[in-house]
Amino acid sequence: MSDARKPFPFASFEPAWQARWDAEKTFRTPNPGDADFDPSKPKFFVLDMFPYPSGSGLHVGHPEGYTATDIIGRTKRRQGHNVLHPMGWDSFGLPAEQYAIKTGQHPAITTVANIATFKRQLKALGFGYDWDREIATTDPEFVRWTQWIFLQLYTSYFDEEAGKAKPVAELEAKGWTREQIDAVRLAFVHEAPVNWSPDLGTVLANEEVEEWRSKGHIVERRPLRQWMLRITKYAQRLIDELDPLDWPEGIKLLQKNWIGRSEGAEVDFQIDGHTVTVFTTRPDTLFGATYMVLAPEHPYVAEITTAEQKDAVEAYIKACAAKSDLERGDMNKDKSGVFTGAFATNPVNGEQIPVWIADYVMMGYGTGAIMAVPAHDERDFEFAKKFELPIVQVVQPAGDADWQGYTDPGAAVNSGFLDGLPTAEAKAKIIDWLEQNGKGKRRVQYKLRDWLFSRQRYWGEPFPLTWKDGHHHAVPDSELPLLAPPLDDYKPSGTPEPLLSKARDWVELPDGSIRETNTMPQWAGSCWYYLRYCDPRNSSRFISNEAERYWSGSSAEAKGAGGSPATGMVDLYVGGTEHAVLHLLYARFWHKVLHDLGHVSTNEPFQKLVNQGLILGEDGQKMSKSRGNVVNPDDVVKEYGADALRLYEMFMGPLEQVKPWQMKGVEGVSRFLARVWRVAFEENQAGEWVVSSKIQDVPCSDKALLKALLKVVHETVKKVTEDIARMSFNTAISQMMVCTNAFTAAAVVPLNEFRLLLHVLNPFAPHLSEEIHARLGGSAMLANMDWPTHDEAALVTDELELVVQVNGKLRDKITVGKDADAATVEAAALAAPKVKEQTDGKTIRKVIVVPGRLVNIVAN
RNA sequence: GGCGGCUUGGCGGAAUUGGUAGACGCGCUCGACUCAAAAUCGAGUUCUAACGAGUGUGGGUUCGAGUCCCACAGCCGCUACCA
Repeated sequence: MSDARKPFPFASFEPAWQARWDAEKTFRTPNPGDADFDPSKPKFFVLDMFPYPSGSGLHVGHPEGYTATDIIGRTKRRQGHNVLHPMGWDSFGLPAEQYAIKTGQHPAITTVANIATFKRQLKALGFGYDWDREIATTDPEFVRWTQWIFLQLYTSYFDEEAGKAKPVAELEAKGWTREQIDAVRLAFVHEAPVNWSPDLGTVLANEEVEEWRSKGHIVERRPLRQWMLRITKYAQRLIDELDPLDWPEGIKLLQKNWIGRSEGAEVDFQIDGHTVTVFTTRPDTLFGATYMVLAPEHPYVAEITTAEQKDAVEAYIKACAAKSDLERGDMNKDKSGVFTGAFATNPVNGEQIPVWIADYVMMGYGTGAIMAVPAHDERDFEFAKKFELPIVQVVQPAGDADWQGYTDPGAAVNSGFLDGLPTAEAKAKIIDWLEQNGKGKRRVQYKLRDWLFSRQRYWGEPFPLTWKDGHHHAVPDSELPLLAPPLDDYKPSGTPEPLLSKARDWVELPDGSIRETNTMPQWAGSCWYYLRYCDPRNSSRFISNEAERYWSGSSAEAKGAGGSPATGMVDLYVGGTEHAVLHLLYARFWHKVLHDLGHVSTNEPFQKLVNQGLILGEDGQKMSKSRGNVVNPDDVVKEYGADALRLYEMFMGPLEQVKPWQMKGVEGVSRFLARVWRVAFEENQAGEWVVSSKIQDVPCSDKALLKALLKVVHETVKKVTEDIARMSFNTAISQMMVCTNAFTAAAVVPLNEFRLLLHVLNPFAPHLSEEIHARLGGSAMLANMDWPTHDEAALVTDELELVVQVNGKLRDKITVGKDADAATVEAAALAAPKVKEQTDGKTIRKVIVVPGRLVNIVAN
């Protein structure tokens, strides 16, 4: 379609407005200390999850959340807030490096090119970002502070008593040895079985395994020496401190389940002089423990196995090691296991119970050993049946349920001093007994593991650490950023040796030290990027105290709500659900450490979180290249314009909902925008758009004919304002369509009232609204004008239409004066012709009048 | 298996606190304009010839239920032997 044939000339005015916003820095956000900073304005920090600038460019999923935050940001700005709405790039990551392996091109080069594409695409959508605050996690200045924060973790430990992080310097002062301190740092070296991917050439966090495996990569368990972050120390706070956050309950639950707190007890069993501790959430069933199971990797297995069982046990362990986690975790598969020949003593009754090893017990959770109570645990029940182990009832079910395999609470039986106690009381009593007799103790267990933080890849932040004589040391702050040297060959070696170790000159230092050659995972940058936006060019601190305090201050909204002050720094964070347990958990952890150390004043990073729903292809399937259902935003902008794309994505349905793309729907909103355009302009003989003769600068309120129009306009201002506040964008657009239809039908369009529509349309379709406003003689940009308020008086009508129901069914409608009292309304309702028909010959039992809404007559 | 979400016309969806179910848009039908078509404008469009029926299914609470309660089914997502 040539521009002339397009329903309105978006292709010429959209880039012009974008250029003007750029040139005038319309969306620049002043910081405290700036000349144009106005301390009387409340702050509003609205954040998008910044994109990874992939080679394939922007996806239609990106503008969904970005348009939502843009609407909120533009509106808040016009409502008198100092709005921080920044954008940046999560630019470290595996794809750039894999591209480098193929082409030999340095990842920095591809990254710069990809960022340029993303930026061009985002600018073409007219988002009101403060581009002066743009950041990229790969910028040396950004890397510097990522490394600095890592060193904060490295030089801190978790003080159990205070429940917070403190500098290890305090321990040094108390005379702790280096070894003792190294054992408690929040960043520490640990040799453990990790998720190693030979074809990616790196280890992965537990949370990442599934993602890469589903992309076809191999991930196997392998013991390696790795850097870990002690996130487990924060498990309880990460659960508790979710409470005051305004997040979807589903996401909170997902995090809680991921952290996986369970309460129970550790119980000590004796095996040939060894003490083997098990963890159980059901210590009340201790009398029913008829055997014990150790994980195949359990350290005592070799020692306790008898000579007769040695071969079988070793064969089983070997078979388990060969199995991938996926195979091992397959629920449908039969239980397997081998008897060790050893017996353990049940501490509560002295019974000798056989000790088995089985792969349904994991070394990584609890103590790697369990007491098996087959009568009241599904897995143990299944295992006992298969291997014909004894099953002893110790819980009496509440109802008449079968006790075999009964796992719910009941009453203790066959349990000595616990008999008759309900499960909860039995638990408390047995734990007291265990503690008094030194045979166990109360224990809270979490599923969350420490965060495996090192990677062996090139395109990430190097660890700012060196090694000498087997000890690690921090690189001084003055030497940050520590940048990786360029390499000629980025190919993984297939061994766990980090890629950076190839750069001998870089690794070996003159004093005989060597550099740590691991790099950080992509999460590192995204753990704190939102902080950097607040003070992006600060070269002496990651964020100045002043900027930190200002952008952390409780938002006006939180204060106005009268509730507790906001605990999170960012007022609104919008992004996809896929980050529910990774980025959102990691960032909370870092923020808490920084808070504990006094670097940030809030306890949480993100006060309010909203998840946008996935946009599916036209076929209702997830968009993917292989299905051929991918929609490219560039094509949509070219055909229909940026405003149409923005508006369509908001009109599709509720932001949080999963919804399919429909190109016909884009046409629909494009037609709506064209209708708005044609209210203002008509084409003359020469094919030029000139101001429509319908547009008249006349007062509206005193003309009876225009009263209905006035009402619609003010309803629209009211509804759009409210709908933006509750992020119900689809209904706001629907209301603007109603308003536009009213203007289209009107013979005269009063200029001031039409401008009100442009005002509220502005955050949704910024280019079109500014263009029409300017062409109609508006001198200031809408973006710089105050947000309009509606006139309550314009909304009231003299008469109301009420619905009349008989026995709950709609039968008639009546019109009454707006101030009619209940008796008048009731009389009018009973007199309505269709109501008379329905009630004829019946007795009126009751009449319910809902003022302003309806009348229901109960008759029989 | 566990947890979460969803289920309203031919389609996307609306109904904010229990009060006119189907706003708005798409599609479709008819009309105006046109030699004709596109575009645009206007009228109509839950089903049913009608009586009536109707928000996944069955029950309940209520004067009144898409909305609240109980049970069930289907679809989607996440998670997975967590002791």
